[in-house]
Amino acid sequence: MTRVPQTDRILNSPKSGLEIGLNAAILSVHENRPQIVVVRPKENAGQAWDSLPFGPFAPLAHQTLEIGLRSWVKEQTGLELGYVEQLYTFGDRGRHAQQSDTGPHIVSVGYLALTRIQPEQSVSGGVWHGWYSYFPWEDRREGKPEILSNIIEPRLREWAKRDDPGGVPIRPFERQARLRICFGMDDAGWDEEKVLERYELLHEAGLVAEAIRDGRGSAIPWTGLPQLGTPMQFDHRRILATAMGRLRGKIKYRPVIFELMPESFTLFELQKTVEAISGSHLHKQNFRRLVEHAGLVEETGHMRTMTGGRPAKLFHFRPEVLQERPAPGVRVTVGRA
Amino acid sequence: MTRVPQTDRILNSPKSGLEIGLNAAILSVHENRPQIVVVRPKENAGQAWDSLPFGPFAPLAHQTLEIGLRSWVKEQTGLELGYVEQLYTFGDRGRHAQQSDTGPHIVSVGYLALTRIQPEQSVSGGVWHGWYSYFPWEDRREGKPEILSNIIEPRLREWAKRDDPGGVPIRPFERQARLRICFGMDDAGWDEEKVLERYELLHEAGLVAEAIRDGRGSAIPWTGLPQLGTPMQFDHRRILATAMGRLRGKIKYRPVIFELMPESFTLFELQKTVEAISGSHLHKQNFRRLVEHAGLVEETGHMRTMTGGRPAKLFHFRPEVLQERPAPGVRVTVGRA
DNA sequence: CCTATATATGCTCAAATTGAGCATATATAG
DNA sequence: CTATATATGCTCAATTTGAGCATATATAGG
Repeated sequence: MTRVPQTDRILNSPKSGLEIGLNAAILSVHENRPQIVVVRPKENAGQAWDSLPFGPFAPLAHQTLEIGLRSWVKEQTGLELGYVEQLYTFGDRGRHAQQSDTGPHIVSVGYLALTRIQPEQSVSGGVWHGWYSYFPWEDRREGKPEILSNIIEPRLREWAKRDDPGGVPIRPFERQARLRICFGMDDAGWDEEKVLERYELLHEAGLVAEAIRDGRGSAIPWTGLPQLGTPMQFDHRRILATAMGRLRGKIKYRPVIFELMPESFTLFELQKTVEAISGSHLHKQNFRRLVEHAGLVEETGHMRTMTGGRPAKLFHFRPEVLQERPAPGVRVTVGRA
Repeated sequence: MTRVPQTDRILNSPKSGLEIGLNAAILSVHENRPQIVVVRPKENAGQAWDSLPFGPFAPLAHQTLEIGLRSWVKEQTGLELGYVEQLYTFGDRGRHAQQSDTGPHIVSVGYLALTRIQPEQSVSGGVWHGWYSYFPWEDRREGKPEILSNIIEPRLREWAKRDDPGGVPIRPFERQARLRICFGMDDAGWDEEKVLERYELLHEAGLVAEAIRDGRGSAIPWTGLPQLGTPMQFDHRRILATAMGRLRGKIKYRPVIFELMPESFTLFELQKTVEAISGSHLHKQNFRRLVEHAGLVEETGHMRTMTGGRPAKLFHFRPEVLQERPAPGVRVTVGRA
């Protein structure tokens, strides 16, 4: 198989009318930081934004969509994916500014993949990059991030108040309600699963770089706006937001968190991983009670020393739980309203 | 716009390589029976199975996938859809027995649509049909259906025990575990959301008619097997199963149930609708407590007489709840393990 | 050795939620 | 007037959740 330069491959393909792009958000957690695999553009490329590993679906070569995805990822990054889950199929025309109206129409299917990180195993063609650098407002482990209070919230209030210049008048109450729901403003409470809703609202308000690229964000000419998170190629930041939202929800009722853990681990390590994903802080004792009581884990009989304190028991995932309960997951309740 | 005969349209399209089919599971509840819109095949058609309304995505005509779906549904059934949600994108080669290897490859995107039934408004080109006739094992409102105890379970046990003739040896414990998880056998508890998992297991065991069509179900030559639910064209029963599973889950944390209710309704009518969807029986007093306490509804001030008993207060949905709670839904706990 | 400081782990307790059912109210049908 | 629906208010025990106290056992540094 030959390596196909991804971006050019799609953009320059013949005007066949329809093409299905397969996109992978490959997630891992390393030292309490969620990481994803991104493909960095070549130095001389015009648009210097990161993208997710992706490639077109080839019906003749790929038995299923998922197989196609795995083969692209293997080819582009060398990674053999384990857990893979389909997220959503995006098909909006005009989402890609780079996509001309005469070129092929691209429908993109997003996938979430989970893998244990192999810090040594080089990811050929891609690099691991911190998830929260794309969504800095999503990490509340150290409390509410300043970027929210200082930059995002004031501008969103402005956006909710002001009519679009030259556009149809907006309905302020509707927008205010959306701010409450998505960003928990006016003490409405933060729902950590609404990652996509928040990103799309920021896009609509013209606060992320992709909005300007897509010709949307010119309604209010923001001045002095710093970059809100690292932008990505195409709609890849949207796919990534979908992935994170889905994962944050899924760990609550499916034991997918263990796809990200080593064979054995301490309960605190497990907690730190859940916190990294959900972007919030959990009550330690209650977390242990929950996980142990739910029968999700089992002691290995060994201990981990060098924890910086009293040595901790090591645990491993107890797969039998899948047959015992209908919704086995880390049913953590992270500060809801 | 001209009506396009659906099936032929897709099967006879030029070998363009790739086509995206948009499929709609349009759901409603009428007199405590969940109904969906199906398109009945013409009398002289070879394969006389029902299908969902569907049509190919036309990038030039349709701005988005969802718009394409709406326009197909409007054209084929005359219905203007309200609530629409994407379900899943299916792309397995060989799922369609009718699909030759040289024809276009069809990737199908399934959608769930909810609508209040209009018994009078004729659905041109389609008919409303009871959902449970496709999945008779899913309705547990009158207790566990006989088809499960008498027909499905014994054959699944057989399937779990026996090696496929001429195939690789199976692992009985793995299959037994799946029976526990999917069908709640051996007192494992019924999870009403696993509609798709159950259908796919039945398909794998060769117990549904589509399995024979797809060339899968010949592992065990079942004798005296009655038809298990009405079969459907292509993978449409699978899409329908996905729709029902998604809806059964979603009503618990989003107020989508009100998409199926008239403007005002009694709490018992609401309960009956939830029961129709989830296929189970609920505790009346607790249901009322839940719905009222969650602030999902509000009294209209009017009463409904002719209920066959004491007149009931009428309620309507209280949309403000969307701004108050992160997960407003009918958080019913239907007999879990 | 002693102390400060981590983390680990057991346990308590009040508040909230859930599951089940009793009791009473008010219609309609005969 | 009675049987029989459905409607609706209320109780009570069991369970789950949220928050925190208390103790155990490491390491680091004097």
